[in-house]
Amino acid sequence: MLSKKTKYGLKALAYLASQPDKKPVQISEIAEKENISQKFLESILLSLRKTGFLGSKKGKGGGYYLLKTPEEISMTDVMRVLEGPIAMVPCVSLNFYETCDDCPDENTCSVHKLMLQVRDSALDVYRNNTLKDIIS
Amino acid sequence: MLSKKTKYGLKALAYLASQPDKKPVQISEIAEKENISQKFLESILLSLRKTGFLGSKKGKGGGYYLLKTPEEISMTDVMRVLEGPIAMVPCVSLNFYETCDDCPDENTCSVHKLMLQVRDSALDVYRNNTLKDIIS
DNA sequence: TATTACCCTACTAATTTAATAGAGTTTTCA
DNA sequence: TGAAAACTCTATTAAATTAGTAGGGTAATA
Repeated sequence: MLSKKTKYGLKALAYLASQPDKKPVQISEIAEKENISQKFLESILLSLRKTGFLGSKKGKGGGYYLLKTPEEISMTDVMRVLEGPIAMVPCVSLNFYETCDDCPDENTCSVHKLMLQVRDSALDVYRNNTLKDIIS
Repeated sequence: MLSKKTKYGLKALAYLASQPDKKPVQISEIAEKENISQKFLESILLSLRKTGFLGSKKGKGGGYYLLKTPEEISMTDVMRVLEGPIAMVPCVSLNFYETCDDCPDENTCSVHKLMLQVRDSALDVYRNNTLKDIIS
């Protein structure tokens, strides 16, 4: 399942990408329009800022804004930051690789074989979608 | 993440599919060979039996066996039984559809748009793989 | 008829997720 | 300059899920 964190993060990014100009948008506005708990959204936006997707401006008239144009923001990067590994098992993960305790040999493991294909197909989708592609 | 239940279930099915004949295999044998907690595996095999993938035989010389040939067992069905929905959000699920509380309109939802593609790509993989395809 | 092996229920520990609370800091505008 | 707006950060918690554990019960076979 997709975590709420990722879902809300994607919605917030899409909301920012849909803005006519690049003026900062307040957390409260995004939270209200997208039906997200404001406090929870705060922490999500904070992590998106720390990972270089968003910039923020404090004080009156402040808020969050995209640091890049929507077409420069790949879903691959967004998903990795919000959701973590794209692979469903660590042993087929490109960025979060780990061996399985129970598996003596990855090359003959059925699960490995299947999940490798699933990872590649998901990556295909994420690589072919930028933030621009998913806003209506 | 793939649950251990699914992982173990797949491994057990693959183990049974790799048997030279159709004789029942004991839980204890599968558990040992695949490094799975026997009690946990019991409950997984039970659910695979109840959903029509496995048959069982009690008493001495008993155990579990496949009810169909490996090439007749689609990963789509296996994944749905073991892992549940293939979609990452209920609003794009074919078999477990639910609306989102927060989302006013699926058609303009960015998350929906992206997750629809992810679901389709995953389904593609599962539909193109039978149990026979993933055993080494 | 004893043994083997499946069947079933209930409980629990650990982990993750999704918040919630509240205090603190920075910036801006009047 | 000062008050309000708005972001920043830490800590705590409630709920849900997962992964397993315990233990007894039941059916079938040699």
